[in-house]
Amino acid sequence: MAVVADRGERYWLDELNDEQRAAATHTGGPLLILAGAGTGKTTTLCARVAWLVAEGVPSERILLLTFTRRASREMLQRARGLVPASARVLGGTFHSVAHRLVRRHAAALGLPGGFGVLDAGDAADVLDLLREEAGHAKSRTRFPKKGTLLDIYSRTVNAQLPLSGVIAEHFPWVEDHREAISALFREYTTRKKALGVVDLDDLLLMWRALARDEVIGPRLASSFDHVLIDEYQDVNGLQVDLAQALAGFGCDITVVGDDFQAIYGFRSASAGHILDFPEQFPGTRVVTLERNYRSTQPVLDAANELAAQATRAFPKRLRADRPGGVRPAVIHVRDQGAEAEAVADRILEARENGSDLRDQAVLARTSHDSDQLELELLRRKIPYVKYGGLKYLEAAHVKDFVALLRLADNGGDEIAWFRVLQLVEGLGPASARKAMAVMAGAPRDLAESPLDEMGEGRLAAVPDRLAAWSEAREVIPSGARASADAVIAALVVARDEQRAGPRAEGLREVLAPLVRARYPDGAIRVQDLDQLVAAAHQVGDPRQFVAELVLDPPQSSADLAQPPHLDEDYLTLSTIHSAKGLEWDHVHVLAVYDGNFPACMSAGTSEQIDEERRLLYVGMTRARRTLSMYVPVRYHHRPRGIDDAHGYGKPSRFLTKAVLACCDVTRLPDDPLNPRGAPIVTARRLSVSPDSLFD
DNA sequence: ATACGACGGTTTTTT
DNA sequence: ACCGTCGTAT
Repeated sequence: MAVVADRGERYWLDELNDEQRAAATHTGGPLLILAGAGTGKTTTLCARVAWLVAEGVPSERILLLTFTRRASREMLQRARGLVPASARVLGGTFHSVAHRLVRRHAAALGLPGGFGVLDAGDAADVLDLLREEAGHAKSRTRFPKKGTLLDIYSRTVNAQLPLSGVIAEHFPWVEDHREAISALFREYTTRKKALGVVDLDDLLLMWRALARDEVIGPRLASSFDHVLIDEYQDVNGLQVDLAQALAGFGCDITVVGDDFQAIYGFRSASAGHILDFPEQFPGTRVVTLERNYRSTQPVLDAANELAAQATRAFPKRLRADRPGGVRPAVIHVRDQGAEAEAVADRILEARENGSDLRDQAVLARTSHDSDQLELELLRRKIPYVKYGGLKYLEAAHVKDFVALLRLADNGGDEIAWFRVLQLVEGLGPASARKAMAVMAGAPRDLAESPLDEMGEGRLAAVPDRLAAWSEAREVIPSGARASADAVIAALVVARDEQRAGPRAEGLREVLAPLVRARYPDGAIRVQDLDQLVAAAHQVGDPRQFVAELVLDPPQSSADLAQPPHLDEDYLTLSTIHSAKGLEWDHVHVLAVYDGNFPACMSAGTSEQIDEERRLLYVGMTRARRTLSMYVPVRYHHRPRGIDDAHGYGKPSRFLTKAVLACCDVTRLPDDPLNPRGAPIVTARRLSVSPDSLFD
């Protein structure tokens, strides 16, 4: 053994409990760490990385795969804190590692060297283009929209299941269009090839192709001695294939996860994969972590009861390490307005009792569940940051900016052209198409073929596209020409600038006035662009900048900015999906009614219902000290709250007697079932629903 | 013919 | 927020 540290240097092993230490120091054969919520999963994984390095495994021969960049950054940082020699551990998300490998083997995969990566929005735009070309946009029968198409496509690819089955099971309402969708997906594959681009799913497909190749596969696997995979309950079939290919060629494999926290079924993940791990990887040692360092026992009692409802699961029962605690609250409220008030009241109360806003969070099933609450927070001047829901990259002005960056890099990107041309006032879809047709008909360089081995030829083709502008401008309305000329001129300058920062800066200048003119809040949006420009300065290569933006999308503009000041105090609002792995002293879960937990469209199969239950479980187990769950009795059908359509709901079916027995149930005095503060009756449960009429 | 504003309707969750 | 439709202005 090259490095034998003495006991004192390995103090961090002594700080682990027996199970954690067993996991961290396991040798020989596959390892499955079943880490319940709050049981020190990250600590254990970091300790294992540190231990491997301390035992002499070269750090660059360890691969750590996570689902988010944040997770990999955090773990690598902590591992380095334990053992500085672990500095060179290769860590990243499945997609970013895939990107690195696909880049290195682009030629073998038939990709141009400078291939672009489509984010979900771009992929949907390509599908939309094909949808339009095939005449589905105009057809009488309602054809699925681009977002749905992408969902169907992605699900099919990631689950590696036949399209017909995916449609039958998850998208039955598009059954009539099955053949057209199938044809469209084939065209999508062809079109991506022609454009020289890959989407996020392709990255995984291509990695798998490399990993399974009899020549390249063993070489990839031989670069690593150990592969560690975080959040294994969230892997899909494609990712299991990757793990198996790596293990098959000799890597030692460690996976960590909690089947109770599998909540990405809609992304083709399946808790089945972690349940099946011991069979798929013979000789697996299973270590279960049940000692919870996060919450107090009353919160865990309720969570354990909820988990006990699951049909198939590894048996686990969380035990609190900390003593004391208060029972979770189940609070009935009149409607979402009353819910907002109740939440705000309790948050302010907690703040007065010494809890900062940053120690509190409000979690919801969907991002718009907190719409009313946001108004209330605004009214009471309670600062908050919202995670999940609309993302930064999806904002129109950011997409515009990225489209400009893409165009400066690849003049053949028709999706980007279509978007950019329409930025100009007076220039709409029809003129954009005409201009694009003229530019596409311009003299071509042979090197423009996207299948060109070197791929470098694509740069040489760009001048042709832009040079054809003098003809293309003739086919657009005369009033729009001057403004369009300015955009093209900026693109010409940007194309000749190879540094990401200055290139982004030039494009910002031409976009800023257009953004200011288009949106009432244009000035704020321009600030977002400034942050992107600042981020571009940090990255040398413009292509790399766009790829990183796609692979690791900033959650909000705050992500790009400098770390927020420590003295700023703000509340966290988040979807439960985005809250995974996080914790707060005080957690509020909104809208725990049947129809939201489970969501009415996810109540079809028992698989789906199980996942909805786990979602509530994840929400509940985020709480360190107090947990409050709100049940609005009357809720709006329309999330926007424009009309007053509403229904009378029941509490979530997951709040069974056994779960409620662990909670304090409260009705507010203005509850419609209990007007004017009459004596509170909790024993009876009345359900009012006209649903039986609607057959 | 084209662009654009107004308006009504909408199967979540995201690497 | 987006999407499709329709009426109006250019």
